[in-house]
Amino acid sequence: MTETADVVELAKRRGYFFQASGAYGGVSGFYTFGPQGAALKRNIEDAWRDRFTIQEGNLEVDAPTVAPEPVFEASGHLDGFDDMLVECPECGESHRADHIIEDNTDIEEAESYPIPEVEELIAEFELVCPSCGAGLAGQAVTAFNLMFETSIGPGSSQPGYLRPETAQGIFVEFPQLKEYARNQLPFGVTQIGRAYRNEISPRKSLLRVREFTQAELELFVDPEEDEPDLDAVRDVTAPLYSAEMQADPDAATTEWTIGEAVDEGVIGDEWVAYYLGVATEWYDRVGVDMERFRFRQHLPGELAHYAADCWDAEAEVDGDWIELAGFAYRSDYDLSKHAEHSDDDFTLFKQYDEAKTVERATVDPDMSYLGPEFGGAAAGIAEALQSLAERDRTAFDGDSVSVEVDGEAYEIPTEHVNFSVDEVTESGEHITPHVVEPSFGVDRALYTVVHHAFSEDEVEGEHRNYLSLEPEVAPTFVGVFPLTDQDGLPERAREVAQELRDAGLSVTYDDSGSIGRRYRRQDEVGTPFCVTLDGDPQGTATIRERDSTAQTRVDLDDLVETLTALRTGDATFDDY
RNA sequence: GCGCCGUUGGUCCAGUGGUAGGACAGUGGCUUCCCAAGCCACUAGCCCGGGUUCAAUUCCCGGACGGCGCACCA
Repeated sequence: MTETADVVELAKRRGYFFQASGAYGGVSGFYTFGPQGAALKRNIEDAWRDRFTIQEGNLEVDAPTVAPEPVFEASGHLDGFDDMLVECPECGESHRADHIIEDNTDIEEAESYPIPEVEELIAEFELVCPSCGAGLAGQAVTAFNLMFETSIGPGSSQPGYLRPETAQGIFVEFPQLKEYARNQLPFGVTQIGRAYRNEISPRKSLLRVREFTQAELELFVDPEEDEPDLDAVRDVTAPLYSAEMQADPDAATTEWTIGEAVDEGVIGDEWVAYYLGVATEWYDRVGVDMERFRFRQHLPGELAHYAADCWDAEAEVDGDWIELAGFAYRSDYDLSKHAEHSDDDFTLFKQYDEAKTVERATVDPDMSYLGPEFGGAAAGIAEALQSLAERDRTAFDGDSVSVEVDGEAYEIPTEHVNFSVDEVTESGEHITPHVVEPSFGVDRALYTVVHHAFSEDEVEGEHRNYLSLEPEVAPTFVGVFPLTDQDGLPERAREVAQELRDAGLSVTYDDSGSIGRRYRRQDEVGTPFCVTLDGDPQGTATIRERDSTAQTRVDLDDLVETLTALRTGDATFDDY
């Protein structure tokens, strides 16, 4: 049995995750997190929030999952998602119809053509299947859009879409968020939430699903001034698999400290380097096996056109490397896009250290002359005069000045233009911040953590499966058992369980079956510690550690303190 | 979306043209002072629709879901 088969079976049986809507036949690409999985997911999210929001001093928001169409026109998702497929009648292969057209004709941007036209083009140019050469004329071209569409409001309402990534909810609200950040860069905004993609073919358990959870940080920086605190992660060792190494069949993933990688130019951007360092420590903290982890740099062809440098965090699961997170320097692409498409202001005013005095050429056209003289063209002429003044002051030297508006030339007497050159004080300028985006898949992190925690060993000749989850993220922290159901032990154990719950620990109580069976049950769901009450007259109990199965005896009075220290990481089991 | 294979208690499997059996898990009881022990009892299942048939979980067709391959993964 493969590791995945074991893990999926355990996940289903023990309430980590399973396919949703099973009672109705199930639906592809949707999963329910059971009681254990929901708690594990929440703990992973809390660990992320602690590191990427709280420790970094960032701002967390919670934006809607539905947004109106213009948002995704601006973001590019509407076009980017609308791909066209044509299937070969001979060999059955599906190909991108727009790519076939672009590759075989002079037409560019075939993607922007409507489907009937694309079908006509295929017939007109007698295009053939790239795989087998059969003619594609007459074959239906089908569109698929990976965004879930919905309609907002009743009747002939406006179209909306479920967000395909949480990031847009941050970018769209930038004009408000910058006010909250008091117009000071850098500032970071985080969001943990669901995103939706109507995948053609959901596969591989939790890895390709139609509804998933992302944890994203959008850090807004001044590209000219802001720098990360590289010293904080300079000594972190990270396994790097650069584009260069990927191109060389003899090269393999290599351990670098973040400091070396920046100094040697392996990581191109310092902000990206900083977050690779932070992410390395975070993945280790939540239980990803660092022996099965790497950062892979995007190859030049993979890079989005606006991205300077991009790395993915990847983990090895059952022989495959799966993508866990992406770290991209996105320049001002996202904010500029929204600035173009919306009427709002996506810039920040950046004050100069010292105000500058500059000469500026301005015009103040006499509209009472321009209006009667040029009619409807007057406003356009005034605008053209101003832009001409900024470009070329000498144009105003003569008795008249000529401008062109909408292809029409106009001659305006200089006396009506009121041209002047003034000294003005500039105290700053408007800049569009650049964006650094670490984007994490929460479900994939959970899937990887469970996989990497999955362990097998032998205890006293008996085979054992257990999840070696980190205490910080384990869904259940401690199991409390009476050794037997006699001598009032169950009552005493219940009291202890309640006491531990009062202390904020996640506790399960179990008195069924033999003690060994109860230990194994907790091992399998990954509970790191079990407390067993026995007949000891001294008022002690045993704490048993999951991975080693070792036990130690602790005074009941010290139990809460001891377990709390184990939970927070202030102590390890070996200390007792 | 295409092709191949599959779908039987909670889980993992066996089996059959006359509606099913095991293992593990679970529940109750006996036993039990530390690692899946034993004994007794119990709970619980043939993915959905259509067709063939006296009769379909079984055969045929379609669908849903899953695995793998192809395509796709902005």
